[in-house]
Amino acid sequence: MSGENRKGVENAQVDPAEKDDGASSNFITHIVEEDLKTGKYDGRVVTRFPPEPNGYLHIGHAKSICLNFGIAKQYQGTCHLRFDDTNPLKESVEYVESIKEDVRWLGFDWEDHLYYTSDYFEMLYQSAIQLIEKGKAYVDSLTPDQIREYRGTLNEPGKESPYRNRSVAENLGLFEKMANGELGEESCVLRAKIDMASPNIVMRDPTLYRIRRKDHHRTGSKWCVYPMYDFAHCLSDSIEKITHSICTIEFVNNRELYDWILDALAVYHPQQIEFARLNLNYTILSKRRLIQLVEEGHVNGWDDPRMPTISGLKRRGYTPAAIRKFCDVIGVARRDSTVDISLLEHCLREDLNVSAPRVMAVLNPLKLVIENYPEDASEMLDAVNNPEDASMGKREIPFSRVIYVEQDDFMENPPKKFFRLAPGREVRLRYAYFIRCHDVIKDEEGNVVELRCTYDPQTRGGNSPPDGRKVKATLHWVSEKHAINAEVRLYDHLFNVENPLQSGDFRQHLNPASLVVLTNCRLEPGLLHASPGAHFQFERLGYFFSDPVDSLPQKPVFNRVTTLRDTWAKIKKAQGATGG
RNA sequence: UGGGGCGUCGUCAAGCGGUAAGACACAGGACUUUGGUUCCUGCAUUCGGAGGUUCGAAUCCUCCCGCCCCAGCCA
Repeated sequence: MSGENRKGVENAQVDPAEKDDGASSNFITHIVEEDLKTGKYDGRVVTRFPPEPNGYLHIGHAKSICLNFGIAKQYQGTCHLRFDDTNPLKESVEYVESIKEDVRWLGFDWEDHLYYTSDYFEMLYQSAIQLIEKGKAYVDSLTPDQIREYRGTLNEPGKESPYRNRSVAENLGLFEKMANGELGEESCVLRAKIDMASPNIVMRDPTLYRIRRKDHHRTGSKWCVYPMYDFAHCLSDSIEKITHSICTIEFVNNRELYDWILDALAVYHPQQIEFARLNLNYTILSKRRLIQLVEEGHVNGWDDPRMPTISGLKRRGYTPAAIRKFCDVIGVARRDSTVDISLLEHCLREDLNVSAPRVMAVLNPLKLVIENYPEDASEMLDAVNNPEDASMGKREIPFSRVIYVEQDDFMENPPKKFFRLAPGREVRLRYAYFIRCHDVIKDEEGNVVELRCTYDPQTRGGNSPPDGRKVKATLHWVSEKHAINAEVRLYDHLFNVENPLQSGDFRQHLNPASLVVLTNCRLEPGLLHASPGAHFQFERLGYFFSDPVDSLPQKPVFNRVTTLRDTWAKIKKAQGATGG
């Protein structure tokens, strides 16, 4: 991890950019404030972020993390990080570690409130026994298929299991056998005795415990029986004295069961509040499908810079502050919504515009010879590191007779509104000189391979000449003999349609141009020593990030995080659209 | 077709009976040694629809329409 990232962690939650925009306000903060006013929880505010360690966190989880930690902070409360590790079949320490790292990287601190549902297994087991003793739970010996049949459908009520009225003693004995590993995996389950005719299917005698002969990543082989989400979650919240149990909207139906279990056991009762999960266009935020992309090799792992995972965004070059800002600005509500990815990009630019040093890099080099510049001469020119922040100082960049400019910055037959270089036209080389193009050299196939220009010595530094001549464009450039070579990876949206799930197999909408690798880029020499995990603005091109994994000493690799706003691209597109 | 949730600008989202915030996007313009940044300006006579209550309705009532979630021994 880079020094920059560590700094991000230290500055967590005191980011000045976020401090002045005040506390957030949404329907959940309204509830919290009302509860504070009425003294519902004695003025306490305790939230929790409860991930299941069965995959990597994505930007949707970031919304939940920012919400839960944010509310705790806003009301001087605490936020717990709790791993909801009740299913050993899907969970692993790899995921636990990645989640901790991602939450920390985002800038949040759970202090000493790190919990695992598995730490409560004994208490949960005792609670289950209590439920049995109260006659509110029973061991059902129906097969999985039978349980499904007995559950009924959306329109028809279910019917009661023949095992539903076993005696408390028999249930107690059976449940103990389940826990002792004396029974086979699908031979029976513990179920709550509620109402098989409930219009809410969640309430039709939900399963509380199932047998799993599988080692758990934290409790090893201690348990043969594992609690289901509905049973474990509400009780874990209760044990931790959570006040506001914030979850996503698909759990609305489960709230009735959440309340039922807590009431049945007569224990401390937090309130569950649901909000709509985040959707982003041009990507997918489904854990299951993200796993698929990784396992089928459509991307290079969980931290592929195209992935909407926290680790992917981090590797791409997104900053914690940008993600936090995004989560703040999208708001919290209960309605389904899909946020435009341009908002995420906007938050990133807002952050990097003020913090990223500017630098010149030519991605697709075109050789340019300044014929009236002395053959073997070179000179150093002053350049500011960040026009937004004078304290970032200046640097010197070398100039000489042969330079490289961007291929896109020259057109032999320029269309209207193309301000850049063309035969006979004069432009400014940033921080250097005005140059005018005189000749174009092509290869046998007619490709432009070299430009012959002259420069005006009176424009040194890029300043306008005494005659007041103006120029319509300023180009970035790099001196041929001083430039370093580097690989630059251009990233774009993972999918080429707004909603990849709308039609057909989502994989058929993968954007083939989501990654374009450029290996012949020429960068200003100072970039040779760019430390991995550092941000730059390549002037006129975008924000770039030295890849923290693939960069080698003296051989940096850059990821394009996002482009700059590109007015010319829009004009070009509009001209193309009208056939111009 | 049972139950639940939700419909306010292209996209998010305020609004909580007193006459439609803000952000992104988009479109103009100013400035500019980044076609960047910044700065102005414009962008919902209308809140899914239709009725009703009221001096007054996005907000209350009624009906209708649409979208989403639930039938795992997943979370």
